[in-house]
Amino acid sequence: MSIADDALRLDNQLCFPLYAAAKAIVRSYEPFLGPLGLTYTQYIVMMVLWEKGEATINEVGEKVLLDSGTLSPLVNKLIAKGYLEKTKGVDGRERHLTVTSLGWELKEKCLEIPAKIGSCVKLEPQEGMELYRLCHKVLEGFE
Amino acid sequence: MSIADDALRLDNQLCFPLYAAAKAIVRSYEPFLGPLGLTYTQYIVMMVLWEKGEATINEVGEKVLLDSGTLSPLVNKLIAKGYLEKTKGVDGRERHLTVTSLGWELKEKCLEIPAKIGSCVKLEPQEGMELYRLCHKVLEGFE
DNA sequence: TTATAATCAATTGCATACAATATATTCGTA
DNA sequence: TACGAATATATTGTATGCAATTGATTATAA
Repeated sequence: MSIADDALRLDNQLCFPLYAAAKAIVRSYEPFLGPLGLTYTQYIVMMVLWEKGEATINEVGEKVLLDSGTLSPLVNKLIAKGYLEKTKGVDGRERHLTVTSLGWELKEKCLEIPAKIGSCVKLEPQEGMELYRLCHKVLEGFE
Repeated sequence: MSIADDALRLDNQLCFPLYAAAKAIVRSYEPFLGPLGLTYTQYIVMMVLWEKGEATINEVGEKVLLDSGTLSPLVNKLIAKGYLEKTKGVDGRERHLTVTSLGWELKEKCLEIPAKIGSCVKLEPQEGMELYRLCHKVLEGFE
């Protein structure tokens, strides 16, 4: 087994545990989000709008790092569920998203989720913070 | 802004940077894998088979943490590209995957990829190791 | 031995991701 | 002002992920 071979071993990749851990955590939301009829991606989009109250598709996309190819159909699903409304902006190209009263009720039902997820992730507090920092550093490295 | 509200802010989530960083790294493989006609998922499947030489769908799935719903069609694509062969095992339920000569040639073309990705990820060596360790710990926490 | 349970792979259905393209609208400038 | 460039959103096409189901085969136990 040469050094070159070792480099291509799955166990030696940094990307793979990152990819697998991200999938595992996202999957762990399902027992909490599923009963509310939400997916993880829909949940983080709602999180942006709960925080800002109103935003364009573009602004949401900058926050959640997704483009219109993903967001357009996803937002339409959240509208169909009654959690969001979409209106044409003063700039006719923009679409303004606002949270409906049903969307605000949904937020109340989600308040306990972060703590529940936190107890699923078996990291010490300072490990969680370090993981948070390292992931942000990786992201910054890609701009 | 109450404490409860803060818990639902995107910036306060551990999962989101993990999810976003994983997507960013996976996407960074495209310039290297795309010209070879591979996706990231196909690449990690090939990695398992380069290491073991032969494996069942199930064994590959245990390594890459994917089920047959994802792997069956993906393996068929790798077969169509000529990198793998699939044969019925002695146990008639199993399918044995083996790397073709074209698949071994592909490995040679991939030898430089880990180093190239490494230089894309702007982490200090010990930070990369710590990220690796923390992601594995997260994974172990989910069994 | 034979009916039932368990296992492996494939299929189905739904929801992302994302590159590439299309469409509508606005901006910038000659 | 008129027109080409830029911008925001939507659409299309391909490739995952994954839960749930199906089908084929093998193991098991009464």
